[in-house]
Amino acid sequence: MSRRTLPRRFYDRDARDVAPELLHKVLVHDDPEHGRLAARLVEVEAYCGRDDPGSHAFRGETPRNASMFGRPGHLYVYFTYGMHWCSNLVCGPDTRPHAVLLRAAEPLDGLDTMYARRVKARRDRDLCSGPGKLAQAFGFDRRHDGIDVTRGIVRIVDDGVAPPADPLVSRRIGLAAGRGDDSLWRFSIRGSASVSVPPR
DNA sequence: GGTGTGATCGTA
DNA sequence: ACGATCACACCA
Repeated sequence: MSRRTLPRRFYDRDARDVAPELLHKVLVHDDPEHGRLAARLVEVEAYCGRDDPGSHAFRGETPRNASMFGRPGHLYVYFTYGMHWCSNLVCGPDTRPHAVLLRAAEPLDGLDTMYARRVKARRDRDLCSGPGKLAQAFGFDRRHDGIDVTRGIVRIVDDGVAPPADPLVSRRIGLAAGRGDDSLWRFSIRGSASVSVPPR
């Protein structure tokens, strides 16, 4: 079974093409202080730059979203709702500010550290079943914004588990209701206990 | 199991 | 003002 870090060219595409291929890939954080954390991605959303009213990049570059305007294959981590961090993988093509929001994952390694950070979690499925929870479990914050996921301590690994042939495709959470967004840019694993909100 | 609501603060 | 959210209260 292969175990390779995804190369930059994997990310250098439209986020809508990258997102479904990220399902079943493994997010790894070799936390210098807490050891290895790993979880299998089961839910992601594509955000498509300047043309996408739901994207932070829609209104152009600011200090906050600068990472999205850089090279593909880096993290974009932002703070929201006054209390949560969310993490994205910057895509392309080239420097077009596309990104994939990491919404949920099934924990694989470092569960003790994840439970320590996610004090409210009662069972494994509570650790990474939402973008804010996932970032908290992995210890992501502003220090991780902009880091290179093709060579750094955070990376995405293909361990040989193929993406689903029939991912569940649905509307993005948090946008559809308020802004009448009909785009189907959310991709998740059917039946996974770690998916955040039941898809509609 | 489900729904509704308040928390909390950086950003524009 | 408002948000790419979460946890808890409450009802079933």
